[in-house]
Amino acid sequence: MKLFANLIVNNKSKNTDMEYTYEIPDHLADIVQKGSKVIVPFGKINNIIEAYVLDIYENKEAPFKNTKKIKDVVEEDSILTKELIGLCKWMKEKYLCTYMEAIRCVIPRGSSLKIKKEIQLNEENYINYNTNSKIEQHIIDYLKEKGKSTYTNLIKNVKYKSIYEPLKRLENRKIITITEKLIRDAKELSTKIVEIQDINYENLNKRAKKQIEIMDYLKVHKRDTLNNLKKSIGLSNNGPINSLVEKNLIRVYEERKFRTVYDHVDKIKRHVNLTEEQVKAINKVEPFLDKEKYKTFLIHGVTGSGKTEVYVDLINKVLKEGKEAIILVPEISLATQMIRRIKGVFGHVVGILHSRLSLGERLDEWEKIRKGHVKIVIGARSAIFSPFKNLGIIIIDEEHEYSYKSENRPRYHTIEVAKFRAIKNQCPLILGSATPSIEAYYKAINKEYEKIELISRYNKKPLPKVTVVDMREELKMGNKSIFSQALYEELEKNVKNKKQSILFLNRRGHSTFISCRNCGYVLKCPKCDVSLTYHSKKGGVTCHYCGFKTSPPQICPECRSKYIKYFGAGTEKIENMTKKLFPKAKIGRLDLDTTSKKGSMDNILESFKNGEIDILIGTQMVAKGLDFPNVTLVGVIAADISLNIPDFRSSERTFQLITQVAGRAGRGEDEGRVIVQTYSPEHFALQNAQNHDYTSFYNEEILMRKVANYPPYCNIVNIIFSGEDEREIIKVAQDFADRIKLNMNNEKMSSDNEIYGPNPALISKVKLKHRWQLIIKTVDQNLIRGIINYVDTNFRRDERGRVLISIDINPYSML
DNA sequence: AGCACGCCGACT
DNA sequence: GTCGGCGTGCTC
Repeated sequence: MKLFANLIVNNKSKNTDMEYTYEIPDHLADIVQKGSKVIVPFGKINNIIEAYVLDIYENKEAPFKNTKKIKDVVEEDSILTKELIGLCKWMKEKYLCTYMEAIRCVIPRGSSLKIKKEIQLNEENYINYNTNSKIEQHIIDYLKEKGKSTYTNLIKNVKYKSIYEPLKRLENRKIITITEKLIRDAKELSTKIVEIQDINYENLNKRAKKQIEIMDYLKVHKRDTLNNLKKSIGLSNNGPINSLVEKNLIRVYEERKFRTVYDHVDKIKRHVNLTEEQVKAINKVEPFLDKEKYKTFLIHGVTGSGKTEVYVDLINKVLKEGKEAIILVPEISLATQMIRRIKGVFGHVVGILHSRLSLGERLDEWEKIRKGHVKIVIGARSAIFSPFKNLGIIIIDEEHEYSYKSENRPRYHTIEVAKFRAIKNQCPLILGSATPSIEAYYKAINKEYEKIELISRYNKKPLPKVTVVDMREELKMGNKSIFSQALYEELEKNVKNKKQSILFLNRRGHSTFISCRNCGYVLKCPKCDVSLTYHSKKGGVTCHYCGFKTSPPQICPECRSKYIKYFGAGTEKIENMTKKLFPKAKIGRLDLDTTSKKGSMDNILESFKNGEIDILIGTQMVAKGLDFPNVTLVGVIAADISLNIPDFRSSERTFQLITQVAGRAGRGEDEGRVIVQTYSPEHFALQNAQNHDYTSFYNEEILMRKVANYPPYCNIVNIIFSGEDEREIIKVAQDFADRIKLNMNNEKMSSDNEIYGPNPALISKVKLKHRWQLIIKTVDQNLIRGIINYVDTNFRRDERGRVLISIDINPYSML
């Protein structure tokens, strides 16, 4: 009997994304496991390549004619647990991605091995070598010139077909050497450790004072890092250490060192008395922890209702059972409070995982989870893939946030992945939000989730008072400024009383478009179908989609008129106007432009905290997570921006944004006030946000979704065709649509299914690529997936086609 | 992806 | 005939 492994080869091609069978050689039989990372020869040339073992089985003989053997195992433990292998297979099916795209989710970035093949000329041997092969001579000549070369470079420069055979001949005759180096981007750190080997060191020469000192030190400490030892003893060189190593009294070796993330948090065991409501919530979840059963809970809790305390208590119970916990937050930089609280209670068993870690930091955090040094992970979306082996609970905070949906392949939704893992681990999944997504609340109402309400706030503080201001009335009264009378007065009051204010505008830059008043020309990006935004600080106009930069025109490029005007207000303009109106106030701005540098966000927030900023102006960033007691006023400059986005989620998004940003006001002793400026004050999203009435908002919104047939009543499949040749895109898109329609009829699908398009996408061009869109609404996701899968494989066979097809199931944004 | 192979037109 | 460009097809 022989052992065989089914494995996935790590390259980016869809054509090779399948299970290959390799024989496991005897000497690796005990080492290769399911989930191992191995090295295998692959392709005609037998280039070595990294691969992940999914399955192992025994058989008398090889299933294929030329079954090759696994060359080596890279890491001793299996990289993927059984659960994660299952997850990858599931993701491949569910999100129509490749095995490797799924595997890349569950391994740390930068951990894959790249193989560098290098060919070098052997100086002594080639001089005496005579050949009448032109190809060989060519190879030698090229190598003589360059010294060494990679395989690919050699092929490019030596213009002969198939250099493989001649290369092999040259290698056999020792004219050249071919080396294969394994490299990876994420590096491990190690420290030198000195350890005592023999405590009988009386025989040491009395004059070797330093050596004796070292031995005395090590007799007590047994082992220490080389650096520490040298510092404690005051050694300036390694001489004494080397002598001791030679005498076999001590040994020096390298040990893996883990980088630390967020380690400056002190452990504070603050005891909190739970409210009756919180205890009730915990009691609902607890049976599922004990019984080890899956269930999804939706905790609907207003800001300040103490969701975190419920999380802490549940995690504590999970840890006592010897199990692990994942807690997800939408954006790690806004989760400092959560991290502090969790780290404060649980200390060093807390790991942090998010996209802003360096490759090395991420590798180390991941490894700590795998080795069991870490029991709780706080992280962003990707942390759902933490390689825990015995999950006891998964918590997703701010469940409604869009960052939980991956925007690149595989376009997974974190909640769906979490559900998969919770079911596999038979543990509860907790979704928490002050403004649950319509989908989640719908499921809670329909008993798919269990709903938990946290209604009362800490200290019974009232929610801030929200006022909706009709900007049309302001205009009638002759107020043409960006600020309504009410907001201006409140700001003035706050500046006078030394209270802090936040102004929220969901648009960065100075002016959002530049237009000619004479002919109506709008300055657009040459590569994208969007208008350019003017940034006064940088003095130029930029495209927010591709980053294109240019200087604003002095005269209209169309009609040569001088009447160029800047329209639309962004955060930068608001900043300038606020400075003019309140010259004494200190103004800060928080958006993508002011926080691009590492640490700049923390700096701005720090000065806001210290009262060095009176009015903070910002985009989404100010809406979430900020907790400053001295903030008593929040102004929403233009609620219409998010309301008018042509997307079925715009009402939901607006309600959530306003509720969130309102929650920033009145966190301290003083009552908070919120002013929302809009041109459509009667809109139900604004009206219900004003009354802090989620239920009414939900009831109205769910009705609209039902009438118009939108999620949660159907699934939406958004297919984008993009490429440079628009005619070809249309052709492919049309063909695609026709074949789906045909299949819909064949499958006798119910009339619930609707197909729209192909139409040009709302943003019809990005980075010179035209975009066309096909939208399918369906109740039965599996059926449509089958069809798309079928059409997809048929269309994608020719990968060298010029049309890129991207499929997103239940997208967050339809643009 | 990476590579070989085969077909085809251009050019000695 | 031979060279090189490009399109096609395969990798356990």
